Amino acid sequence: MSNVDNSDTRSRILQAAQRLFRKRGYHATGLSDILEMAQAPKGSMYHHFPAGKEEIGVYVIQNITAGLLDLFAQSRARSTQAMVQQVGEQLVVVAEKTQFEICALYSAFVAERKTSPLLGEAVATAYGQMLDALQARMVQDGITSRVAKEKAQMAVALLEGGSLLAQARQDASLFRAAVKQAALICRAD
Amino acid sequence: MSNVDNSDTRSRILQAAQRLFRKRGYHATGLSDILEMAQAPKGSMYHHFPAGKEEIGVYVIQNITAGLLDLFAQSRARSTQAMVQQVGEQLVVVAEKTQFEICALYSAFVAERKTSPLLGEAVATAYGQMLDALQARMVQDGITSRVAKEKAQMAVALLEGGSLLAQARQDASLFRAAVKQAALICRAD
DNA sequence: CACTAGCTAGACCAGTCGGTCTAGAGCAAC
DNA sequence: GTTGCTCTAGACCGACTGGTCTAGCTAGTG
Repeated sequence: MSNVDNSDTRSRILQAAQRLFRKRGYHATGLSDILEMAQAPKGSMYHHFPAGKEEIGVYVIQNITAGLLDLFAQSRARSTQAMVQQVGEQLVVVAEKTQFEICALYSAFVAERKTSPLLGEAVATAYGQMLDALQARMVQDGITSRVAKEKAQMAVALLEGGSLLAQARQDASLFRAAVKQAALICRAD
Repeated sequence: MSNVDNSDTRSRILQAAQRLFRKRGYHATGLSDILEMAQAPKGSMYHHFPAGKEEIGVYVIQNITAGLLDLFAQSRARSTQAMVQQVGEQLVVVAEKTQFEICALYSAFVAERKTSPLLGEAVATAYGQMLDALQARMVQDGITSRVAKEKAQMAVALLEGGSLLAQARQDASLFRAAVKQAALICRAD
């Protein structure tokens, strides 16, 4: 077709944006910050993302979701509880390694709903996918659909909040405890 | 001493900033937005808040905390569980009324830690005060200090996350369920 | 070779950002 | 009166924002 590194620049930009958005927030991150980290000029960015920053934001949100759903899918855990515990622990380790640069889920984008309908839609969809995935897994454990839905909601809320709290107080144990509690909520009882 | 409405402008600015910060986020809110809502000129703002936007942010965070601690203090509930349920329900009602303009706690400011040490410090302190207050109340219920601390952390995480999730999906029932679950966690068992 | 398409490169733009500065209104003390 | 302090008022500033545009490099194709 064309160039060697066809989508290399594109993915570098996406990766940089993902890190920076989650670290500082969407609005606090300038295009120049992203381009500097990605070592790319502005022209490339607007070639790959004609709709600009907003489009990058949407792709970042979708990327985060895809990554999490992948972790779920790859897990060989026998129960939802074990799966949440296992995947959660991976997130905790990443959070520790990056000195809490990273929010667990989508907190960095929730407020943008008021500024950008596109981002708001993307975040709502992303949460929905997470909730559905957890619910479906719990139904496999024999939990009724209704109860599974409630449990999924509480688990996601706990993970998001725990990650935020840990980030604010620079204390990984807060996130780890939230993971454990979220897993506990997901057990069949 | 001097003028009639000594601190009126000041409190108008604080109130406007509080609403806008929680609605759109700290960085997404411009000084001009705040001043327009507060009906105040820039000169007044920099008279009352010489250190500018950052100072306003700190005061807003402290103001949110003071409000929540007040709600706790005013509650006549017999147990921490009942108290959390009661205060939480008030927050849910506010969230519904304002169409989720408002995050429950401090999520709008957590990311600013990377940008501003002052705001980061203020947020960490604010969470700390909330945790301490809940923990102390639970100790009154006869829960051991260590367990109370853990429970407080989970409750706060759940409230923050539930509020965020509800905001993102425009569904108050998510927040309400989180409140119930948080209250449940706080019961003596 | 010429031609085309994909992509890079960055100058450039209008608009907005947070912040500074000076002028003066309003009131109290003398 | 006049002086002095608090506070209002908004013009103004340099820096930076996201976004546009044109030029050119590179590689694949005939």
